[in-house]
Amino acid sequence: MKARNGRGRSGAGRYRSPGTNSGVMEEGNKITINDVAKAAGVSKGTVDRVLHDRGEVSQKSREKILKVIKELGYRPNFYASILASRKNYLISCIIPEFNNGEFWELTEKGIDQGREYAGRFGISINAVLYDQYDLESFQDACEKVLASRPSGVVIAPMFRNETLKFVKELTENHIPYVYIDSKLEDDGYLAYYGMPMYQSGYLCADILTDGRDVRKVHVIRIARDKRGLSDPTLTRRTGLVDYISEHYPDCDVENTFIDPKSREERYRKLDEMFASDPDPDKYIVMCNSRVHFVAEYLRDRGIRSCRVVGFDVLEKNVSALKDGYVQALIAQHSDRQAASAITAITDYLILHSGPQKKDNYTQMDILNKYNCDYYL
Amino acid sequence: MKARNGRGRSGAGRYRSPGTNSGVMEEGNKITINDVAKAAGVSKGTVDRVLHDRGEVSQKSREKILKVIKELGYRPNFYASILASRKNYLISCIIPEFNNGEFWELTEKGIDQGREYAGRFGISINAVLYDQYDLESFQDACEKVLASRPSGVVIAPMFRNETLKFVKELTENHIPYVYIDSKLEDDGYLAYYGMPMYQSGYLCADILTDGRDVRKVHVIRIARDKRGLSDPTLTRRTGLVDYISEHYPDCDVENTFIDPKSREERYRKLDEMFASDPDPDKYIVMCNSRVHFVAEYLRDRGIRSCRVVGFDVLEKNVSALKDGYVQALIAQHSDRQAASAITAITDYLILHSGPQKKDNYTQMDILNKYNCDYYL
DNA sequence: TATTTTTCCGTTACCGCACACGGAATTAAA
DNA sequence: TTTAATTCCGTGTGCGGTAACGGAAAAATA
Repeated sequence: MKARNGRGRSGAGRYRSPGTNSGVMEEGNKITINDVAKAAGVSKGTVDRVLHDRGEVSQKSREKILKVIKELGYRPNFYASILASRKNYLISCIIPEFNNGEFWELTEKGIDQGREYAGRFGISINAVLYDQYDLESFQDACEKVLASRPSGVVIAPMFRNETLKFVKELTENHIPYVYIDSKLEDDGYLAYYGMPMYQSGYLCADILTDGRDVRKVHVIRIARDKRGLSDPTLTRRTGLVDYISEHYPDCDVENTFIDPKSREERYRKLDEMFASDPDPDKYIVMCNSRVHFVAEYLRDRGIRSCRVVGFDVLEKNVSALKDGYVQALIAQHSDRQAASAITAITDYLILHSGPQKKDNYTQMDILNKYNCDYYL
Repeated sequence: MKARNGRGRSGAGRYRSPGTNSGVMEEGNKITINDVAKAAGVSKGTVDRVLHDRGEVSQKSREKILKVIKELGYRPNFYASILASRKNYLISCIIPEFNNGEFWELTEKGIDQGREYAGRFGISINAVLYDQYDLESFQDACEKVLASRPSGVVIAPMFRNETLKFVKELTENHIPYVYIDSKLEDDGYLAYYGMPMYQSGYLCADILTDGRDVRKVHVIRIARDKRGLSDPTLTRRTGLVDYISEHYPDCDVENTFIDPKSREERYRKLDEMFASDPDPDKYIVMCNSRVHFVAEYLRDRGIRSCRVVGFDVLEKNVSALKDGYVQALIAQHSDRQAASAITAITDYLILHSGPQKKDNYTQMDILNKYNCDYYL
């Protein structure tokens, strides 16, 4: 059981022992723009011009400089760069508005985290919220963002066509954008951070059924009049249904629609559901973030015989988990998605490097009453 | 459902509308050292002296400058700072050595992530490995690290007494250090990143038993001659046992010791275990990262009737999960722990700010065959 | 060929900070 | 009082870039 490599044992410490050029530390790269200029026989102004494609450089010099840059392995020092060019980068985030305790609040938290990171590089972040049920407000938001001439955009798309129109404009203005939550089928985006929706439904079904003898699964859904707006949880429901029909061919999947705005209405619907089927051991799923609606009902009715699975780490959901009205929660960490999105754009602006992966499917964490405390 | 705040709707874009002083953006802080100097009626050299406690400043000037700094809310620009002071910060990490596919490899991955972050701030990272079963090699490592005069240290402690001695020296030299994986009872550390061990055992038992009628739980352990070295999984086992005795008072917990170095020996022990108890439906737990040993055995023996739970996202463990020889894995993401540790020290060195929380218990992710793909 | 335009490039002044250097003012020693 | 030692502080240079400015060389036009 020897050390796999000698890194620790040898040069212990000194981060660049003189004469050593082992690439391990990759930090000794002290080649400056002046070195490049000298080696290319030009002035640093010229080098800077090719570095930023500012033109006014002869083809010959340009090639020479590019060659030298590659040979020397020159990489600009971005402290100096940021210091000298006092640009005001701005990244705008377009997300649905929300009330306290709702899903998109998590995303905003992530934006705050991202702001902290970006702030270190002199990049500011602003969030533009829109009503996810109101097309016009979305268009409004897009216009405002465009008007603010951002250096990058993070967007959680809800309206397909309008979003496509919007990102087309971004592309024309060479503004990089990254999708969070869900993405569209264009491929001009810099990156995407979201949950694998189909798989999350599949996973959810597995946790719900858990090898038991399940005859019926109740899917509770939000009654909404969708007017061309995309429902991201649709795919999730497909995954759920697929799992059931693969593993429990005789199991029914029944939909119940509830109203997010009226508690009485919800109770009535759920009462009906329970009345229609005498078996008190029910398997219940909610594919969006509002499983706390179900938990609230169960708590009030004193029903503890159901197995309930939901999504997302909302405070209300977690407390339902702790109280035992919900057995498991699947978390997608939309905060981390937002933060990663901002980080990706920041790095793109500062380091001129794209993210390693374009499509990033964040992990699906399974929470139960014993580990939920550690998810904030 | 109106926007919770008007941020998005109002100033849409402009990152600092003139006249607005809302702290939200916290970026507009353009007060330089020169502004401070002017306001205090001294030169920037003097301001610099008090900023760095370099002395040679009269009490009177010092106080005045400090006052002005506070009043103006001056915060140094750390690009300029790093650029001007070409210091060579070094963070050393002391962790156990490992072979490919073993637990500590994850930690090293995290160190690499941390290196990328720290590298941006001109900070280099080096890793010093030690044999976790050899006290002397640990002492060796500590000495080497001390000799390299690091600006900060990350340490995964295995030997209690020696570690305490070591961190005492660090403290004397004003070198900040952070614990990962486990921590000791001193409190001079800058931060700690690790898993809540007791809770992880408790959680593990919950997942293993899963509401079933469990009569006996088999805990597989590594036979090791411990000579005063601390076993971090001990606490985990305690949590496990506590859960069982709380929820399954009639359930036995039986230990089986296997040898990590000899497969035959392992098979023999496990054969014995299966022979001793005719019931093929066994509940098996391994409290360290090597549940793949059990999976390997089950695969070879063609046994599929057991419920097995283990820890950590090693490649072998994940494939056992996929193949169905292990039902669940609890992940502690030691990579993230290491990366966070490095980030914490980096921020401390650059921003002079400690981490928000000193003790950070990372989340315990539950992996099964349907979500494991998204954990790398 | 003389003049204008275009193309291309070097020079230079910062950006905000760190730190060396040298000098004025004050105090101690002679 | 003269000289030496302290104490305190301002100035200046450079870190590695950015970008404005102006001018020389080459090309186009007269």
